[in-house]
Amino acid sequence: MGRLAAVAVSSSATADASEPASHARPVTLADIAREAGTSASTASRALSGRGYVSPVARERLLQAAERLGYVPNASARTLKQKTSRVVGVVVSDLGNQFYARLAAGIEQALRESGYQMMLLGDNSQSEEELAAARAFLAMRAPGVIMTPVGSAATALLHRQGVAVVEVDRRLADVPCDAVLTDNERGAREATEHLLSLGHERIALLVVETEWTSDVGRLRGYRAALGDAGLEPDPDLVVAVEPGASDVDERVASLLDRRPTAIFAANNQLAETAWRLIRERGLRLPRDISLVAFDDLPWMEMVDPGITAVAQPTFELGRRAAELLLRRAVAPDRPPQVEQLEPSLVVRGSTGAPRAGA
Amino acid sequence: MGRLAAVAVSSSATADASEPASHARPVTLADIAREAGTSASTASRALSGRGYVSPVARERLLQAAERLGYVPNASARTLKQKTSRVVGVVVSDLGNQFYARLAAGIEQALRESGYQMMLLGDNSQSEEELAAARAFLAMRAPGVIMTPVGSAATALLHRQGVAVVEVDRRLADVPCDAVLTDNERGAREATEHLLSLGHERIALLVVETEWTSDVGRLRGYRAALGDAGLEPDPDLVVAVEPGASDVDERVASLLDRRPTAIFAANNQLAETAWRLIRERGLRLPRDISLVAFDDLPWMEMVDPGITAVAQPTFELGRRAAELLLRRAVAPDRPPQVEQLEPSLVVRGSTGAPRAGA
DNA sequence: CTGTTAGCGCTTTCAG
DNA sequence: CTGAAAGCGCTAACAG
Repeated sequence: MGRLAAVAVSSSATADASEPASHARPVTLADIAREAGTSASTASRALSGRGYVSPVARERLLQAAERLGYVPNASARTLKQKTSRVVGVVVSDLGNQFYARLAAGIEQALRESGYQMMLLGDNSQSEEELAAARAFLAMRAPGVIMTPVGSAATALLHRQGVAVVEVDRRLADVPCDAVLTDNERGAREATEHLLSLGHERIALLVVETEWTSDVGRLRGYRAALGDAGLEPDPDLVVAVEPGASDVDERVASLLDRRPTAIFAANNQLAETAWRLIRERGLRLPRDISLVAFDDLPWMEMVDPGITAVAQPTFELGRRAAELLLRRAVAPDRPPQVEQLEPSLVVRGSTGAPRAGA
Repeated sequence: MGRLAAVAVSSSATADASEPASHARPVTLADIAREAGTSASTASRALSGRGYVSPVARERLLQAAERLGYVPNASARTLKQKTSRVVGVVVSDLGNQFYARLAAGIEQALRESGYQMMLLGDNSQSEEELAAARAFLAMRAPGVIMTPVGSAATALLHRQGVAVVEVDRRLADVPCDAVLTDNERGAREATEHLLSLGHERIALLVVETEWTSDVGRLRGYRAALGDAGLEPDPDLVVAVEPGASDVDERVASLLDRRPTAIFAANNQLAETAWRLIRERGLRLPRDISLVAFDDLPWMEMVDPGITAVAQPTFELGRRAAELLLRRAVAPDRPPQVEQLEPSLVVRGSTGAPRAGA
């Protein structure tokens, strides 16, 4: 970013006609009950809409609440009811647009049902993921949705009776709902696309993990090669650790091995590959072809565009939220795994291998 | 003791993983107090670290807590203390990388001080912003950071005594802290850059608003033109409403007016302009130059790269959080506005106007 | 150093 | 239909 010369412009605001109604004790149910001449219980019933209240009392109460600017104390309610309306969501990387979109989908579905989302990032660190789980436990979240990184967090939540839905990856060793992309099929289609163009030296860039997303993508890649009668070349498969710092070197050395095409199993790896390809002055798709798993806006903006396996990301989020909400109603239903279908978007980054290659 | 704990932990780890230790009433302070043979108050002191506790009692308590897997009930604590550790953050668009990065900066600073962030998006809708404010009020957030859209939310929060910090834009009509980019200067530099290349028909794409960010950018643009002895041409200034649906048409008709350069005052408008320029087959910078306010990853990836005014986005977030935390300590300090300096990143999208233009 | 006591604000029986 | 009463789990005086 820029060099930042901070300038403190201390502006003492003018005489505040807008004094914080300071120290004004927040309005409580008791206040509005008194104001309306009823008891707190009746006020509670009127405002929550549960239980009988005479129309006239209700009206009076609602008006009093409005007049005094009543804001219910969520902590008190949660304490009493032993559950809140805030669903926890933890994703691997808040800065990655894939997760942002996922969260947006979750948020929308949740909001429609009167829930809120609390979003936390864990930087793909199972330590941080666990901390997030604890935070959600502490606030008595009715459920948690996550892109899992380790199994401890899910296990903890599950043990405490909190419903968990895994999105994008299936990982927990306890039974829980999940919604996934059909990774194997997506990877298979991507690889077949490359094969059909005539490629044989197809490299795979994947995350070294037991996450089903990457396992599935690896499997799809292998399956496609196998079907084509090709033996996967171990030298052309690069598995990087999550959060590794040597990704650039690994990819660079992969490039040295001269594959004619690269299948990058996630948007981050695709970006790395793309950058290195550009830095080396290689031309897409003449010198090398590139396919990404997960379609992001930039892939359509660069020239040539990047061929990508598009996931229904927003929908993935929506489904996860819906699954969670449904589970709240039926805690004993057997765990359910939904799989959504990806689709291959062909752009300019893939073409036939060079004749001389 | 250490051994004992280890045993307990491992046994709980091997406990039937698939069985939610179901309906297991969550462990409370009273439970661990009983377990350690003390009172709840002592347990509270031991675990919170506030107040005197004999070393031996503390040790016993800590172990009991560990052994039972104690997770403090945040609602109870918040109810009692009348304030939580969760800071509210509301941004205009969760999907926009600018806000994502801002949030990341806030999150980091907050976390370092033991606070958590609750992130909400308002889609630039002051209605939604107000709802978010109410939610934060309900959860007794100790403070709220926002990219303001209307003034009602801030006013409400302020009235209830909740500290507010505005980021990216200064808007409230009540005194509150803010941290901003020096928009006028950034816009001025961008415009001067264009002028120095020889442009005279420089268009401005801006959001029709009273947000200081856009007001400042407009002012910087005008100032630069003025200094160059040019009269701003109203036909070349397009002000779109936030969330308007006719942005494309407006920009298209701007293009028809044949400016030799466009200064887009935010990343979204820059993207729109860029797309339309591309669709028309215009070439950057030969046919037209483009500068964006706010540098985003894609601007470096496309060809040619987009010249942009880079903001210290992450730092903006950090500062906002720090300001908020500082205010918690000194509620009566006069409101403070910090301004960070942007920097112009020159790339290929800007060049001299076509000779014949 | 520790326990007792008293709520925080809300919801929920349970009698009127 | 309504109110009284009893906590939810935690912490902050305040005496021991």
